[in-house]
Amino acid sequence: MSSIVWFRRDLRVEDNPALLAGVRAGPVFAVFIWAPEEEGHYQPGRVSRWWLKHSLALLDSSLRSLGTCLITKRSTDSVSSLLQIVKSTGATQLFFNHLYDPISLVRDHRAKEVLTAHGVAVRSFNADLLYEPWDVNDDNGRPFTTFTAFWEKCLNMPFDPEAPLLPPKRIISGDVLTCTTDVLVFEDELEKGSNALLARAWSPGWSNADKALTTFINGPLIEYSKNRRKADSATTSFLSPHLHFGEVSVRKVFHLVRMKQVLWANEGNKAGEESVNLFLKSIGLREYSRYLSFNHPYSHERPLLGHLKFFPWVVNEGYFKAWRQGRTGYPLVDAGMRELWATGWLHDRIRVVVSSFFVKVLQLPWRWGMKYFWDTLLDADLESDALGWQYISGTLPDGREFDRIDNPQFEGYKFDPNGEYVRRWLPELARLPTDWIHHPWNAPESVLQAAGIELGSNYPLPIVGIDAAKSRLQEALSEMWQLEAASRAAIENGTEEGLGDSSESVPFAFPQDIRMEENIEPARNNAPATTRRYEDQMVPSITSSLLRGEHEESSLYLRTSAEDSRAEVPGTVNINREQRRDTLNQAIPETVRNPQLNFPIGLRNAEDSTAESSSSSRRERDGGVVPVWSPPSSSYPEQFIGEESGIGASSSFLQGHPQSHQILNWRRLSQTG
DNA sequence: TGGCGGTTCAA
DNA sequence: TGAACCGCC
Repeated sequence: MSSIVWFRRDLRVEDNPALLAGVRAGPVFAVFIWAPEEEGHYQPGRVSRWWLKHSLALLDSSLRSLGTCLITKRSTDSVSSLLQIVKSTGATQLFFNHLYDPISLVRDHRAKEVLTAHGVAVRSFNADLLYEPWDVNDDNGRPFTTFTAFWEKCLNMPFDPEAPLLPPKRIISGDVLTCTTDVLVFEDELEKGSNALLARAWSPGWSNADKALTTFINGPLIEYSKNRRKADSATTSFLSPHLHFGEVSVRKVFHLVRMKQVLWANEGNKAGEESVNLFLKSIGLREYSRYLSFNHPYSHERPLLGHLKFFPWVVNEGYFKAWRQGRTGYPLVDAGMRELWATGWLHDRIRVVVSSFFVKVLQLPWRWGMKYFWDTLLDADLESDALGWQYISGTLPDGREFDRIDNPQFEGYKFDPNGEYVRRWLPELARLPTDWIHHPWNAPESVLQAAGIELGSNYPLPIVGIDAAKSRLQEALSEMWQLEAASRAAIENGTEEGLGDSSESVPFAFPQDIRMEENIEPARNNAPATTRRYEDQMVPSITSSLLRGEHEESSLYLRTSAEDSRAEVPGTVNINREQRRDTLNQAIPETVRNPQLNFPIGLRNAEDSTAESSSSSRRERDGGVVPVWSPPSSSYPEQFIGEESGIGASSSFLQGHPQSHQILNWRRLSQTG
């Protein structure tokens, strides 16, 4: 009875329930499958791949010291690869830990179906969250729609998060000779130079994650609340990349931090307690990001507030490029963007500054910014980043006010009062006195001259004035509300006929019959402590929200996404769509196959975009295009894909998407509900 | 102690 | 913009 333990973003041996289940069941084949194409345009960027490479190496050596090794596979279809491994090894069981991003939800569900059909016993576990998303509900049994309420509930659940599991003492290895290993390539020659720098600042891998955790808890944690306002203080936990790849268990983090909390509470250490609460809140946000992704699988590409669909984003390549290069003319923003580019890292505060600037001042579609973060951040994480950008963009029920513009000049003096951060990342401003460091455009000519600055030449003038941005934002908002009202009126007139008549229009639906059962392990059901832990992965279902009579956006997206999402996806991912469909058809029953969610593969190619790129301030609805995904070998491309039909996007939106009338205001819904 | 205005800070 | 907080009279 040998088993496959399928590692994904749980690259650790400690507190790894899937690994432990495998070890208990007998000989183990530890497997990692590298199938980036499955992630569509959210394939890991350069720095993420660098991290992964090192993390896997460490996992492998840990597994070796325990008695087995990591089998790696290069694949374009994880499920097929699993099946191959089953066939070659004769394994009869598969264990893995849950993931909650939309692609994994579908892929993992499919893995269960397919392998079960081949006689393999499949079990999955929670290793990524304090509580499973489906366990945290309000008094009416519904999912929360605001973070604060969600987190309060988490902190007051009737049962504590599971205590972390110890690593196995020894692993009996399956006969690894029955299974070939592929050499995985995570970086190309061009990337090696840049990647070499990363190793100076970061040490991937679970044992290093453990060290980082200990260091943080015994050091900076107590000052967390005090220091978190500084742009460049080295006092954050630096755990996020470790957490992203599951090198450290969030439950371990939680328990250790809680112990400190008790200690400091007893000592009456107020600052310490506050720090703990704040830090736990950031853990909570990570939880909430999974929660949102599970409950709204489109949160990485659609605003959760329906009316934001109508916001006329500014589609301006020049702005986008200036932002990426740190040449917006706002020192704090530019410093942040240069740090991000150089290091793959940004302090949380600065992430808020640059993304807020992106959305509110430049009014570029937030999904572009999110995609850029995805490509450049060391801790890029689809769920967390989607939550962050939606929050900043004001597209969540509890997000920031949409019409609020933060002024980078004032934020500069708040987070970087002495200008040290700006001077570090913007050498051209290094000699500018602090009085002007965050608003050089106001500085007297003599001061600029003395500092060797020529605005518009070696440092840009502000790309957009704050006042201009404010009035443009007001215009855009009133346009948005007009469109929203028009669309609502259309519903009342019954003009929105023909909705949802084809199967295409419900591409994301999980038919009721494929919803997962909650229990799979009848033998264990008597033991309350374990039933919860071993509860099977749930799959979000359109049925539940429709039954509740909620027409919130996710059910809307279920209707509209087939067409426009496919059109949105950038085209440089080199996969032959037809081929892929064929393999899918072989592998899974028609009922599960889901054209939208399985693999958002690009239909468009680069030529399409060049045709568009001349119109540099095109506007369009919905933020529906994203920058071209950069293949591993090239640098980030300067062009991006235009809307399908080009310039007429905004006017054609309503005609093209009559179903969008279904959108109601999310906030209103949650109030009545 | 309490009411007031200025300040801070938003997940 | 508005609630929470703080220091002052």
